[in-house]
Amino acid sequence: MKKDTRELLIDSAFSSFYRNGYQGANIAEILKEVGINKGSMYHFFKSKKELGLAVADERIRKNIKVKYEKVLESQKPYSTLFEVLKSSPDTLVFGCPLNKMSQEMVYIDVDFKKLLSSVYKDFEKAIANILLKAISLGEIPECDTEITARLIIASYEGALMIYHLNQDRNQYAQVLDMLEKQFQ
Amino acid sequence: MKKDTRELLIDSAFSSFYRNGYQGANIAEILKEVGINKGSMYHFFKSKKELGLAVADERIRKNIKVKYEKVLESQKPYSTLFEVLKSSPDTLVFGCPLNKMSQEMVYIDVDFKKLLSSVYKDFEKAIANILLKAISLGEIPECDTEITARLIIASYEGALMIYHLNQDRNQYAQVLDMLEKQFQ
DNA sequence: CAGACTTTTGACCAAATAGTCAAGTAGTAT
DNA sequence: ATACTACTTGACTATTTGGTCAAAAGTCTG
Repeated sequence: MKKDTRELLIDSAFSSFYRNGYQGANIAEILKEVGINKGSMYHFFKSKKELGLAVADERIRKNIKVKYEKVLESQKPYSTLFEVLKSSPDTLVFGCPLNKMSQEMVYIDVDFKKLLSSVYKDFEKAIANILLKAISLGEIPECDTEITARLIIASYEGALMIYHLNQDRNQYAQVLDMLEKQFQ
Repeated sequence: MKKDTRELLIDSAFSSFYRNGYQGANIAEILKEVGINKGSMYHFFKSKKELGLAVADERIRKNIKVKYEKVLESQKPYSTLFEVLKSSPDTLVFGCPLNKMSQEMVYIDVDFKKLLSSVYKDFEKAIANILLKAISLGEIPECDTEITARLIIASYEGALMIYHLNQDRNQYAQVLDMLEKQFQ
């Protein structure tokens, strides 16, 4: 099944934005990777910004959705969640895509801000749902799932940032362990 | 007392990098703000990168140092620390400068990575010292100050990111309150 | 004052980069 | 087959941007 050009473009743009940042990314390089020409991209996206927004709206949002939907299926969702969070450095080699794009774009462009806020809300809801299931299964005691989700995300994002400065897997795991114990 | 050109340049560059990101920042604009010409800047810094590194090494590092040295002087350092952390959104209107520059540059340039790692270590030490004093004053129970500092920084950084997506001061305060209670 | 060193000027350059467009090709429905 | 639409080509443009340089101005010291 062949992916259409639009999708290939979003794939490649995601990689490039993820590594180089939105502003640091180069349209020509993205095009080269996909193997198409300028005009072809501008047929689907009227500007670099549109492409950037599409990447956030479709790819980043979807990545989060898929990642945490799997966790929700587990019969031990809370511990599965932390397994997944602990393994993040393996997949998120350039940091958290949502955090990274937010740090860069939220203060610069209002459309990015709105969109990334909405992606974050999805993220928060996904984690809150996992907590809800964990509570109903008796895996963890009751808590305010929304606030707890927020704290978990905050600590996780920060720990990931520290990991990328430190490159110390143990320190990263330590922080997540402390976090995990807090609610069980 | 007149600031010399080099210092003015670092001030202006810091503002610009902080708002626009390193890659998004524009040398010409920085120069315009200071009111000097290209050659003058290239007399002090041999490239944009040198300027960026100087900003991280001198300004960002110093900001952190000053901010948390004051906390250390308090007789209730732990609660003062959280007061300061809670007030961060007022001063850090474009996010945490260290986090922001790290997210952008750590994966792109090894010199930035080394430098920002070292700034982060200073940050961690500053927080660990505050915890140490809080313990010795009996303000909080004993704990591993290094690990605790790391968790506090992680949660704080993440909470700040969420704040800038949400713009909800209460949610931000809530997360920091939960964090504060955890160690006292 | 002379000579040396530091700092500043401002014009200039080369490369990079987002975006345009007219023309062509392929696919699809009638 | 015809005609209409969707997609692609590739050359072209305009602008931005980091960086260079030789000469001028300013400053400091013996």
